[in-house]
Amino acid sequence: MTYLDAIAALADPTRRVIIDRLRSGPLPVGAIAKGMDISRPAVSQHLRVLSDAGLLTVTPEGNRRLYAIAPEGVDALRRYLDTLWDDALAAFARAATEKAKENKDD
Amino acid sequence: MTYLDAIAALADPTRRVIIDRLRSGPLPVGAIAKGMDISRPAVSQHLRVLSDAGLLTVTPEGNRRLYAIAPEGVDALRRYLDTLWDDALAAFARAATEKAKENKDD
DNA sequence: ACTTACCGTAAGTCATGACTTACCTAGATG
DNA sequence: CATCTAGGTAAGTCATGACTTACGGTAAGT
Repeated sequence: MTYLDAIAALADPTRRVIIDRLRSGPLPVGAIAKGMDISRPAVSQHLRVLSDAGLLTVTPEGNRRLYAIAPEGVDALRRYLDTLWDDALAAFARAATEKAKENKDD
Repeated sequence: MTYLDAIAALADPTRRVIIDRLRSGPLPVGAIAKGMDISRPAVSQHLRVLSDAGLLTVTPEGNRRLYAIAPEGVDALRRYLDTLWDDALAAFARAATEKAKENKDD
């Protein structure tokens, strides 16, 4: 049930910016914060939330810490949305056929 | 870019409960609020957020208003996560090969 | 027509969380 | 060993948003 935290984590625009910066590959905290209009500690806190949600992995590299997108975390979210998608389509189709039946009864 | 609001909308646990109640088909507001531990107006406000985000459709039916999951809204989110997934996998593979090259140099 | 469901909106309260600055620890470097 | 860089943590501030009650408006039933 880790996808619950993943959705909440992705809800913040700043955190989506961070995720976007990591799309091309792992980065240390400083590089992520560079050019963003919030302080480095704020970025650190966001990174904490994202990794707690299973969306990022951390690998200490000497002095620094490299953050990278965790494919499994993203996949958990995708699976949740897939079931939602399936149910939505099924409900949609069912409502459509019931509507057609109604009209026939007129 | 409607998926941005969709993520924020799904971030709230109460709204996910509402979505889950609609998985089996459209429901009026009263039926959704029934059994939930918040007031009906609160449910109304959540429904507003969800439909603004493109996740729900509303169809007035005489006295009531039927809310249903909008497949297109869910799909927008799925597409966003798909691109994220692709980038994450690519970055992961790239990091792995670079790591292997590093080890070879030792 | 009067009343009774059904539902959205307004205004106000209160908690959550996204920032800030200040501080501290752990590796790299001279 | 001294210092500098990289980065996590603590405490406090402030805005956002999730509730509440109160109210208004429209369709159905009598």
